[in-house]
Amino acid sequence: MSKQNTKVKILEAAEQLFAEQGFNHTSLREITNEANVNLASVNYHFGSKKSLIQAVLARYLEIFMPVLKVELEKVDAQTPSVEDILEAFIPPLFSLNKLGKQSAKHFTVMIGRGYSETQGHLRRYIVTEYEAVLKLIMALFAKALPNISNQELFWRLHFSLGALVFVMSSSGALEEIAMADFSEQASTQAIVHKVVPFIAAGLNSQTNYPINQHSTDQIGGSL
Amino acid sequence: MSKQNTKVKILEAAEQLFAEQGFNHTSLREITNEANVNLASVNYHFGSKKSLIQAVLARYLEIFMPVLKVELEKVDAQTPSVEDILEAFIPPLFSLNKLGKQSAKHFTVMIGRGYSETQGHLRRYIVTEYEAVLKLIMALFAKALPNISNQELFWRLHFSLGALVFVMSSSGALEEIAMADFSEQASTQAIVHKVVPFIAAGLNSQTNYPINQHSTDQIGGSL
DNA sequence: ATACATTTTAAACGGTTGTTTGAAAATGGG
DNA sequence: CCCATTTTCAAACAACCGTTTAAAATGTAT
Repeated sequence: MSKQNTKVKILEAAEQLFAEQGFNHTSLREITNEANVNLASVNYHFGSKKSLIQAVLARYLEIFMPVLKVELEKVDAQTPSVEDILEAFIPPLFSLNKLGKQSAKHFTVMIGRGYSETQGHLRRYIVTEYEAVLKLIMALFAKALPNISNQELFWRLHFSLGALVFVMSSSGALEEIAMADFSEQASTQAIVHKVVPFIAAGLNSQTNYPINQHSTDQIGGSL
Repeated sequence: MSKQNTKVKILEAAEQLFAEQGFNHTSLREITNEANVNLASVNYHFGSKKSLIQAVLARYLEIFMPVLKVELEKVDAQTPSVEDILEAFIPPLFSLNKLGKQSAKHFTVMIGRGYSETQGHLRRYIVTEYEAVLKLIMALFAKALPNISNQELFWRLHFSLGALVFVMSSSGALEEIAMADFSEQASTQAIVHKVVPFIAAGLNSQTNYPINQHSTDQIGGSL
């Protein structure tokens, strides 16, 4: 429509395609076609594909993180339960939707891809740029779960992230199945509200996992 | 070593690289270099890369599924708890290790990638080939969790799969962090034994998630 | 209108991808 | 031993990738 928005058009097309197909599997030609701009303009405005990826994520984080910080500090005033902390993530997540219809989902998926695709620079970027918020998150959970060790918390939080990210990123396929099996539409919000109790239960779990000598089979390995 | 094993050499190299880097991001040239065979031999023996992917997964499934079936039927004889069912997956998982050191992990990661990468044909292959076992799994969980609906169970099982798969597929990055933060080695078995109680708690969760009117914000969307 | 800086554009760059080709080599049975 | 089948191999294929180039277009301040 207007003219000066080549950068924005690229960012919006890239967001959508990155979330749908992943970083590595989305070409600059796809992006520039979708955005109706010239191929070379990506390198002109962003320098490289890697920088574009970072810019796309930064655009989300600049909205997400301040809102999250406010919500977490609200929760910090009370003595927070795990559920309280988890619910603090919901408003910032959906505040992203002012960027576009499915931004909440796209953001979640991209965060996940930052781990599993070979994009270590993304994780490093987040950790250095938003260290304070991340430490607050850890501190809150540690306060709500005084009985579990830092290691255990570390792993449980990543299980939680995995549960959310996996469902979001395969929601295309899963939606098909869900629709076919019991004609249920699986909106991002519906999924989020389903996953919160699931995650909360996992985080709250009191089992100190008794290493389970189930049937010592050939389980003796590299530990 | 021997001579007739070109197919096997390809399969083994492909397994490892697919699990490490994903399907799309692993080239046939990488595979054939690692396997010390000619590039064209992949297409000669398997026809296409897609067929190779399927063959790699099939090789795992042919070992995994029968063992799983036996374990599940053992569990079916008792009145099974969720934990019982989950633990039934452990022996078949580690029985894969006779194919190679990290096969359990590779298998898990590949199953996950079958969803999140654009490999819908993999899911279809599994569903049609092992329909009976999948139905048994669903039936067992439904028996162990009589109070939750089929929809709810569907989603919780995918949350569970996500928790496992995400941690497995990003275990490279996560292992680095875990090692740096509290010098903990994160073997596949250690992760599996940590994730089982987490998943069990989530599956057993009794919250009928009260749609949570947290603060009706702009959460009104496509549901 | 002139001069300068910014932005857009088409074309080409070198590199990698999966796949195909056709001849050489290896293999195995009569 | 010989012939036919199977398997290997180097080379080339067309298609796609991210990036670069240099000229054209546009915008802006004098």
